[in-house]
Amino acid sequence: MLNASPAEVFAALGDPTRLAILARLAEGEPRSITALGEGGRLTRQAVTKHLRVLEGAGLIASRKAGREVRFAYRPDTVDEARAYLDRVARQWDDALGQLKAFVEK
Amino acid sequence: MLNASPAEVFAALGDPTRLAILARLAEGEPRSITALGEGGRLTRQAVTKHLRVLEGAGLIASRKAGREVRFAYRPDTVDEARAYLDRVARQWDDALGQLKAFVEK
DNA sequence: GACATAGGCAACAAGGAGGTTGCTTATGAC
DNA sequence: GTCATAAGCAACCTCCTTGTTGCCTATGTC
Repeated sequence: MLNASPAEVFAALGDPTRLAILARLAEGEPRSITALGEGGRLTRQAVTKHLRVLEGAGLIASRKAGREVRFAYRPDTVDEARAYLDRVARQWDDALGQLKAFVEK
Repeated sequence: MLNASPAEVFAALGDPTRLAILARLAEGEPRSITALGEGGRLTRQAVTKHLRVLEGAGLIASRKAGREVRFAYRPDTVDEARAYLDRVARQWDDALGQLKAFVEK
């Protein structure tokens, strides 16, 4: 599911549990569903659902490895989200610039 | 000013309607609820709810002006969201660097 | 004062999100 | 082959989100 909409990506980031999972995967090592569930107080099924949401948004990718499924961080989509926020911020800066130019005219 | 959690900010950004409203406000001019509703196909009440979510996340601020309420873009919170994504991305870059160092050792 | 405009409040409905439980399937270890 | 482990599937529950409608209040205009 490449190229999710910005809103979909932000929605995927908009849950503390998912944000924690993503941060954990951004450490580098791909992890299995069970491994990601350990330590937390969620069932494996709940973890699975969160992982599917993250995957649907393009933030992580999965690969079967034997009887495990390993999920890995995918940097591209986070970069796109950053770029989106950059555009919003730049739009704001430009608007300020125009206002300033108008006032000083 | 309330300091919303990253997840709360991303959740607020995670709806296409709200994202559109935010982008519109980032153009510079503060706008009233009615003004923000025109053109869209939502009722005023629906727009109001979205604005309260954005305000709760610290992305916009409201000010009464006569019988109107004007909502204005607040750049700080978008900057914080960008910084959060920057940290995730940097964590990833560092992990790659460590992996590389380990492999080349 | 009468009227129009901007907005708030509350109740409601539909649908989705987050989570659980129980059972089944697939793979690896012995 | 037997057993343990990893994960999928499906049903179900509860609560929140999104959006509506109807009515009330406040402010500006004539």
